[in-house]
Amino acid sequence: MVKAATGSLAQMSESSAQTLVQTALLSALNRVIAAGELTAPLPTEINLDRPKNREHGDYATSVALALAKSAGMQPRAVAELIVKSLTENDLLTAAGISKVEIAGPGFINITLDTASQGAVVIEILKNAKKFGHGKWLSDKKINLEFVSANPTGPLHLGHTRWAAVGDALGRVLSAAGADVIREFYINDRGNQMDLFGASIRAVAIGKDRPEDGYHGEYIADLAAEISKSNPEFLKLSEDEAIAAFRDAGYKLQLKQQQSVLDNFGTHFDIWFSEKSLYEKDFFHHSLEKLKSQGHVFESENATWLRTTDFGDDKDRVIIKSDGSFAYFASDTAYYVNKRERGFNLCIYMVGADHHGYVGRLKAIAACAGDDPEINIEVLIGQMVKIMEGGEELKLSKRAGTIITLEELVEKVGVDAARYTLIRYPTDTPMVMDVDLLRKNTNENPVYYVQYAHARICAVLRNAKEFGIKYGADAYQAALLSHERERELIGLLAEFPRVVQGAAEMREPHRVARYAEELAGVYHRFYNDCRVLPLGDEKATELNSARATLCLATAQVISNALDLLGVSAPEKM
RNA sequence: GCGCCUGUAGCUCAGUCGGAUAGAGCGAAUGCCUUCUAAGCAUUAGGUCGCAGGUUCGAUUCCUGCCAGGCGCGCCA
Repeated sequence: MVKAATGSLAQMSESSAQTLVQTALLSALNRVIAAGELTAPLPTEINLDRPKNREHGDYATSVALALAKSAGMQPRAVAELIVKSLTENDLLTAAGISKVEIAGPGFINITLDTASQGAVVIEILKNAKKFGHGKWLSDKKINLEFVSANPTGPLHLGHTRWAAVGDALGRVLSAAGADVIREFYINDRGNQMDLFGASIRAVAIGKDRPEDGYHGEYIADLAAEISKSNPEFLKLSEDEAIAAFRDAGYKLQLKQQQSVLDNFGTHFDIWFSEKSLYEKDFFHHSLEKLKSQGHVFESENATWLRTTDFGDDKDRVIIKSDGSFAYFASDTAYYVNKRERGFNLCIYMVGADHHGYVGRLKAIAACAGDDPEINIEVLIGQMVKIMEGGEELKLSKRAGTIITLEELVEKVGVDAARYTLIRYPTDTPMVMDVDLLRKNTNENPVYYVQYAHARICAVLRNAKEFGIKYGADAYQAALLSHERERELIGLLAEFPRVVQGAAEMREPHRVARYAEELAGVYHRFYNDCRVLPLGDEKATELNSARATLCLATAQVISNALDLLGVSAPEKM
């Protein structure tokens, strides 16, 4: 778990170029309003954008457009007042601004002076792995639940998307200062488990598996392994044998899932057993809690939760009329359990085929007396298809149904699989092209980004060999005034905002897209700005400054990839 | 029928808490390595942002309706 931001980080965010500019603008605006030249509410924050067009400067704000209406003035007139105030009150120099312009309908475009803009490189080197981290979500204690597969078979493609995205989201949330526990909910009770046990037993004794049982090849493997180490199981009565095979199979299968996830770089803090919700009478404790909120009722011999009180389509049965627990019973108890463990935000990542659950999950929170807008979030992952040789792969030898996580990794490797799954928003269905993921070209974004990192490492190895000094001590920000250098530095400075956005919107794909953009900007810089001296040239301070910029860029690419759980190789 | 998601370049997709001339990769055409990793870079070409209204200084972005596609609507788990 990542600790909350340190003092130096806090300092960093207070002194970053963006913040200095925002402060200056706010101050200028404040004075204009105080002087009575403008009648408008003072905004709490000035929205700074990076203009798409480089001619519009390093930052732009539309604050004048936003205020024009309430001020009853033309937007450009408001902008002029702000700019005049900036200049007359001598706020520009302190904020590191070299140029302010009013453009278009009333945008204020701001250009930083080179030295001030380049200062971020020092911050990156100083904070190293922590650059981009912050404490935006430090008030959140998050339970992040994902994958949560049944322990009755291998993990398939749908699980794989969450294994990658959930893990990345966990990293991003931690980087944003949240206290995050990653949890895997094991559905280790109910009919499915019994069917699983019956399927293994059937194979072990050479009978046909139940019609609605499990039919993958792995069942036979489990049956063979269990029969070999527990020959006595074969002599048990049917019921006893089913239970014995079920429990033994469960252990092996869970272990297999754990090892596959481990190999995939996805880590869980807690493996939570559904069955454990029924131990020590916890379930009844949770039911009492719900009852005390007044949304539990009895009808037709069953116990229900009136989820329709909170927008669900229909009320849900908790205890069936035969006295057994509905699956939903576990959902209610599990939610109560999470809250009692102190989480103020429970995030569920579920597949699109379960999106009908969103309403009832949110209703559970509301029925428990919580605010479903605050304490619970359900993220939906759309389907993943996989193509190879122009055709959709549907059958897995192993699982009997669809491609497994393990098979995907065998085909394309961990980095390519993870990266590809993460770089799309999860509410979009996606298609993975195995042939493309095997290519080592920039059709394959993961290589594009990794290559940029490896390339920088090569440059820095050479720099070292040539005795060129680089690092914070050898860095003179004012020397980096080339358009490509400014572009690169400007984008490096954006990284913390990207992390913040990815965390707040629960969209780790933003980090991947940023990494791709950064790699592209670096490649262009590399092409136009020679880092090392040519031939017999003597090394200059510019060589040192550029090499230092390279070092900072490698750090940020590495930090971004780290948030995705993808490696940043030094050589390729 | 009801609910959720999606519709952006020939293809795969970004962008959308409202902002200036809508982006990237691939595919197509043409250039750049006797000097840092060419797994790279540059130029050109390509668009009714599904359709129609509304909200306003401004809409691909927000609202409504429609069209098309995907998924879901159990006392299953």
